[in-house]
Amino acid sequence: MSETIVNHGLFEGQDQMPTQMGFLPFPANLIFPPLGCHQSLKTFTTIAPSLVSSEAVSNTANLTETLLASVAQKPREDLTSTLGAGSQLLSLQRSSLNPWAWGDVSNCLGGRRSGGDNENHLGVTAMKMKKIKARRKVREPRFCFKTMSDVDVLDDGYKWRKYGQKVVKNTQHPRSYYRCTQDNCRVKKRVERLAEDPRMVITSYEGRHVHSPSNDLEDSQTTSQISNFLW
DNA sequence: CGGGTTTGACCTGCGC
DNA sequence: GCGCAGGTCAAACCCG
Repeated sequence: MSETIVNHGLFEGQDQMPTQMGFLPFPANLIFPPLGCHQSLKTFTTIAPSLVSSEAVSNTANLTETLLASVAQKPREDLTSTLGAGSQLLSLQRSSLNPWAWGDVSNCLGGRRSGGDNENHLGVTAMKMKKIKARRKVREPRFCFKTMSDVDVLDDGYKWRKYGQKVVKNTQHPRSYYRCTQDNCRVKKRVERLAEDPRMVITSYEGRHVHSPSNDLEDSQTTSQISNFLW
């Protein structure tokens, strides 16, 4: 699988070295911001070219919905045909199918945890209730993908704050947890390296941004393209 | 000094 | 019920 991904030619060439904060820009020769993301996520165009070229997908927001809908409507075994063999997209699914955000991500990474939101958590103290409420997973769209990169955190145009790091079992590479720094934006990102191939970076997103990408990295063309999108 | 990172502790869910 | 593993918190630390 990794070889197929390598063949997409992502991040090849020295001109794509990290620019800041260890972020790596996505190549400019790819055209479509996937899932309403900033141009740095253009790589997603390789996942479902049929969808990208579809007239129904007139903008990034539509693409997001189209992809989400297509995944939600298809059984798991059909995803490969939808997204294309050797797809970079590891997981893309409406959260209603799995209340816990990372369930599919874990699955696609070979994890065994599927998770579950216990709505009937009884007999806890007020403090615990508060924490539970704070921790309760909102059912957000989510997906993950992998790229071949020397740096862990790809520049997707948004500003992230790291809030945790965890050593994952059976891998020497830690998993990092990021949250969008924007107020009221609850999007989270999880970054880890593939145990089987440390060159591959697994990036997982949960939720939709309620704002545009950072102005610092603004690119007028992209901005006009995604001005009303909010992935 | 403000904002981001690190890291150990804590919490929760799941499997046995 | 217990132990394990993953996810989150938050204090300490770092840096511009």
